[in-house]
Amino acid sequence: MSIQAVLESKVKEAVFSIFNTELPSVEFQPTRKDFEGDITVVVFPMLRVLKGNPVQIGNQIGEYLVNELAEVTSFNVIKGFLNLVISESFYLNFFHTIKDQTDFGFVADSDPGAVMVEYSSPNTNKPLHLGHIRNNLLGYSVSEILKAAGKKVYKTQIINDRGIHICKSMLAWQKFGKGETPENTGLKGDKLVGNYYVAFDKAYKAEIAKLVESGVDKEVAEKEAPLLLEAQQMLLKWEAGDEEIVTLWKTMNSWVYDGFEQTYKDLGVDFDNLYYESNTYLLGKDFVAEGLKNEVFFKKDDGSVWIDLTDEGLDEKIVLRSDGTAVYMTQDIGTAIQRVKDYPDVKGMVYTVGNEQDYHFKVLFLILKKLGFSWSKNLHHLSYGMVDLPSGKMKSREGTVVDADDLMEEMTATAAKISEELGKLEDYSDSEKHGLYKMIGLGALKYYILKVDPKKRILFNPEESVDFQGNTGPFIQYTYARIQSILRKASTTNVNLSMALDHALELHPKEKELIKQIQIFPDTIQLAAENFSPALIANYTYDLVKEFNSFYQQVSILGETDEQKKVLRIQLSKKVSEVIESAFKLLGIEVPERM
RNA sequence: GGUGGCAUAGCUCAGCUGGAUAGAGCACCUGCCUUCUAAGCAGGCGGUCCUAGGUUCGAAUCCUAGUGCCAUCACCA
Repeated sequence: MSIQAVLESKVKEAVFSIFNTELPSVEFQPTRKDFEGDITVVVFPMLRVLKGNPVQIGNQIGEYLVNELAEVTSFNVIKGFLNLVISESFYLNFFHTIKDQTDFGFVADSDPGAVMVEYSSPNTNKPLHLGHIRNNLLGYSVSEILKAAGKKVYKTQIINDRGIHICKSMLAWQKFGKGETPENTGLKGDKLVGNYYVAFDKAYKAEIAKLVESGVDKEVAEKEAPLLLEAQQMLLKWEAGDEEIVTLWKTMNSWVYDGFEQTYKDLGVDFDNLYYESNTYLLGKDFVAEGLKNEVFFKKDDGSVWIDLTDEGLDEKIVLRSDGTAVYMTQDIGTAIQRVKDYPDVKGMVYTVGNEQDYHFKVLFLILKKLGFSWSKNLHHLSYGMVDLPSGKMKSREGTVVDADDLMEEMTATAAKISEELGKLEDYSDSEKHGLYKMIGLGALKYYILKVDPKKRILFNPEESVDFQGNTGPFIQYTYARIQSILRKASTTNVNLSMALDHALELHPKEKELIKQIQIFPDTIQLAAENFSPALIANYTYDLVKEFNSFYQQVSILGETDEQKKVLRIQLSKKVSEVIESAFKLLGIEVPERM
């Protein structure tokens, strides 16, 4: 039982015994640093059921707790705050019970239901950029957090491999490509295809300009430019299964997949299965037909099918075009249902998609609910803010994107530069160094992105490099490396780490603080899972690390002459490093032995 | 215009279901490497928590109205 649970029932008991009143709940908070104490009971809320002076009430409860609980050694009351000092032996005992738990903070797979987390969802006409990086890091991290909180997770991705966008790249390649391939150009496949997407846009814009010059209205020109018409023709051919088009489509998509695979690998994310839009875009029509029968949907005179969500404060939304073809909503309905068919243990889904699609998902979830799927109540849109540049939105067609591969490379280069200047790794081989630089560079990038609340937008300035000091990934990695250094040294001495420690051992205040911080790791994981927020893990880890560095500065570990204290400090350091490693694993960040 | 999100130090961000004097990092200033890694530690400077009302013993947090930025409201995806 946690100390808080013990305190809660004792405080209730105290109030009942002193005032003969039932207390519905007790409010706790960590004691502020400037006061003596570890846990604070807030007396004010009790005034609703108890009449009296908060200071007096606090004192009476404090007396009671000190007398009744060995864990509470003393107390003080300031205004309406009852500050309790918890005994050192309590923290010491707690530490002993968890110090050898390798999975401390993680809950074993306890829930029979699984959750499917979708992230990435790229289009196959261009390379991944910084926006995808945020999406990928969030989706991956939330998946790991959910697993740590005891859920079974399937990581998935829907690849938007069909549609007008890829036809544009295909058409441009046919017209201007001169047989270029990744092999004969040495270009990464996704980059090559992306170049043709840009080439299409350029040629298309030129056509529009020409048409406008010859007197055509701009809007008409945009719709009737020959290149666009040709791309639309190509899409129709693709849908009809035209062999030449399908072959070209397969070829160019395979180039892109090779490129994506490389990027995902560098980024350190993975998937348990993949869905392709070319397989799912026809799904959903059956369910629309069924929903029409059940009057979830209604048909307009022109034959189009809609759902009326005005009762929910939303609008009417189309689910099938008048020509009977699907819209995005149609296939999203179908795909969701298909996923549960494919994985019958799936009881919920998380969609990692930017907040520009908030409305879409609100509607999707409502439709699935109205269609009567039990799992529809466990659908969550992990909606995140856009990553913007100082110049505004990133636009692929205009070339104002921060490319994912380039960015990772730059981060690695920055890490290398800083590391070389510090010169602590002279004895590392070049490949060892490079591996480390990548680990640090990516650590900086991932932490930078994940420490921000997902729903907030991120302003990314490519001119200003991501920090490597302060509240950053490298700072935390550095602390981990420092601890490893101590542990290496300790292992060469004859210190007995498994030595039994005296339960009455005196704790240094910094040691107590560290144990307190370690203690809340499990709760932090649960909270992060409930909120789908890696930022909570990141900020927790930073607090832990800051506390450790302060401890490290003030207290000698290996230099301690008292053997008992020395062992405790080494064990404590070791545990801190394990928690750092676990927490960073949840963020998809690796930790180094040295740096 | 309707709907949703966001607004906290010069900059980037924390602030859990309302609680004590609103916290970090960067930047700037001052100390600390002959002792376990200075990517560190200790300290200083810096605030109209967007504005105005309201609820409450108590509001950055909840409610109302307004302002600003972003998104969305297509037989686009």
